[in-house]
Amino acid sequence: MVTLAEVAQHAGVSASTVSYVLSGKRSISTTTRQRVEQSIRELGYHPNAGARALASSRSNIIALMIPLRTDIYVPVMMEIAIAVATTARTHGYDVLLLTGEEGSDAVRRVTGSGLADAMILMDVELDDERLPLLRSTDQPSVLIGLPADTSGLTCVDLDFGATGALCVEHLATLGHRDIAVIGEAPAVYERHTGFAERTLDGLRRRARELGLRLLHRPCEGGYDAMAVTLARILDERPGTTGFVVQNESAVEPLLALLRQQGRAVPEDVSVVAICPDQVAVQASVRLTSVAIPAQEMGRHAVERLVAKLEGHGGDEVVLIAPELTVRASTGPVPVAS
Amino acid sequence: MVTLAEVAQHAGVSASTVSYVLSGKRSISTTTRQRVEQSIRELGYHPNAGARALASSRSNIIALMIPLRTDIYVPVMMEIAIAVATTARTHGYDVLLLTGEEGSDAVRRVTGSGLADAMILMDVELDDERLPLLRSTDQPSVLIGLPADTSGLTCVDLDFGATGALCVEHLATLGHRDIAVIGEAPAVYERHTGFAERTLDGLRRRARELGLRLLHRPCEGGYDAMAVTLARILDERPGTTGFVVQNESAVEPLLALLRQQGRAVPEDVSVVAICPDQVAVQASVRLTSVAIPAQEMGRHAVERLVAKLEGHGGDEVVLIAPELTVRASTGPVPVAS
DNA sequence: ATAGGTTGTCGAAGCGCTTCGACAGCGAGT
DNA sequence: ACTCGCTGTCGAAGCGCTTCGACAACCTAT
Repeated sequence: MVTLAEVAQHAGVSASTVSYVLSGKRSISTTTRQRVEQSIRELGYHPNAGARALASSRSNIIALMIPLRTDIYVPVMMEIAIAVATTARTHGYDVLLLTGEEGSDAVRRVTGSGLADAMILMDVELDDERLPLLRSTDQPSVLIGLPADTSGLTCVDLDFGATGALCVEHLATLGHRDIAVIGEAPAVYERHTGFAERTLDGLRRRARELGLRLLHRPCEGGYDAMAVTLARILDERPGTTGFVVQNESAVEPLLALLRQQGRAVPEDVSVVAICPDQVAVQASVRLTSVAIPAQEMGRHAVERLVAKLEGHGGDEVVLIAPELTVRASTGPVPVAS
Repeated sequence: MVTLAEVAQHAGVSASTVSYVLSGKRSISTTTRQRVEQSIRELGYHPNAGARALASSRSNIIALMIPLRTDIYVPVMMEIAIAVATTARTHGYDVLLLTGEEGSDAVRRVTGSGLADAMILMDVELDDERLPLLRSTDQPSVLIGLPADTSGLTCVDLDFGATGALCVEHLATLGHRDIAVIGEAPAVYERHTGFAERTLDGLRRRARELGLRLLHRPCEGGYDAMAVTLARILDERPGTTGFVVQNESAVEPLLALLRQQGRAVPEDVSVVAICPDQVAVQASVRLTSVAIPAQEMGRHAVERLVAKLEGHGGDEVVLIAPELTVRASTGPVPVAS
């Protein structure tokens, strides 16, 4: 293993000079810098992470806490995680993967040991148990998702309220008056996951403002659950012509069931999905949808965090504006014959 | 921040004693141990990760390199990653997330800096560019997936050859003679991903042995691609009654298209999938399938790695035996009328 | 009673790096 | 000619921990 001292000796300078070449914290003459850089290359030197962390009390590691659950659409999580890792690298940070399993203990452990300089939390609940800890520690953190009380916290999320409103508006514009919302699994609402509730709020508020009727039903993924849910909806509101779906694993079942019942999409009924673009274009009908900007969320989170680590940028809630893409699953409400 | 020295002072012992209490590397009297543990608790002490890594040259971190691609089924990756993280924690390790983006450079960086003690690589290609490096370094590593030449490497994977054979056998037992294989996207074969080719080998060999006709067609996910692929298959081999699918995003399209053409599953044609159980049970027909044991793979990988780190256990290829679960998508070949 | 072996604890060295204060050398201002 | 202020470099201290050898205290076997 090559050390700083060896590089210094090889280049004929002192260890501190090499350190300053590496960090750029003091000015170094061009000739010296080049000589040192040459030695580094020749010897294949890599600074030792532990020593660095010890001496500088900075690990250059960001901890990312991901949920263990699988009832939320996994590819979105993965895309966020990858975006976080990629963006972090461009800022010189590595990413430590923590699972939600350990909960607050993981926060304590990481903070206490100086393993990471900062952390990003995903799958934040409205009243998350980790929040008090985050507020009390001086380690920077960013949440992906919104808790009920965001004071003293930095958060990044899609504006799910606006997303709900946007879906309703689109359907309203096309003349739909009776709208059904196929939501996430009941468990998601029971644990008060912010995004699900905020979407619902947005949907309801805008529906009220526009004078539409809205029926919300949580739904597990899969065909059987969807069949039951759809039957109930059509029983209760036979005149339903617009659907908003916020549950990726219910999308395809819904389309299949509608087809099976002889309701054509988009001629008879319209469907708007809240899902990643990939799901929208791969579905059996290309879906009009509001995309979940996973990459953007991951990127934003890291950038907020890096800003905090560098001292500028305080607490702030970043809500990403939703964008609705019209595809082949929505159309004007059919003329009553 | 609380240090070892402060704990030592508080407990009235020397620093080294506290260290030995923590590591258990020397025997400590019960009374002393308890006193020290008490002090640790009272002061809320957490050992500093950097200092530890520097002094012991062990970071207690495992690096996990995941692919950036999205043409391979993402939930499987995620499940493996989570299993790795969870299992690692039970052995006292944390997980550093690397993306495939950096390739060999990441391996060099992590190895050189001592950031991690060992690494796990996913999405290994048959002739992976990172292999020479892994062979030449003395840092332990485990691959999830199999390259062409496994000498000097430790690998964990599902036995895809046996998986292919199992699928063919099952269909053969039911009387099917003409089998079509819907494979992964062409790009997956072009980059020589081991698991895809090994599955194909297994399918072909067993089909030959049993005297079945086998037609393999790669296929992108989604409805449009599947429609084209299916049309070609039925054109070329109209008598096809058995399908093997190894592409999660082609499963649902295939079922829909078969239904649409009036071919009932499993009455007219049988479908065997190679996919995670969740996909198999959530499909519109509950699928007979060979599961991809993502968790088990992640767990095994960590356990091999920990064994190597502790000195026992050398290079070895662990192939997990496939298990076929019969569900509702396969049945006896229809009697010719 | 004595040699030999255990057990439990301590002190000190050192892991590889960062960072602070010191200072030599040099050009500019008076 | 002398001082002032740069710029570029160095030496040394120290970050918090692990680990090795030393050794006191005790126990056991002769």
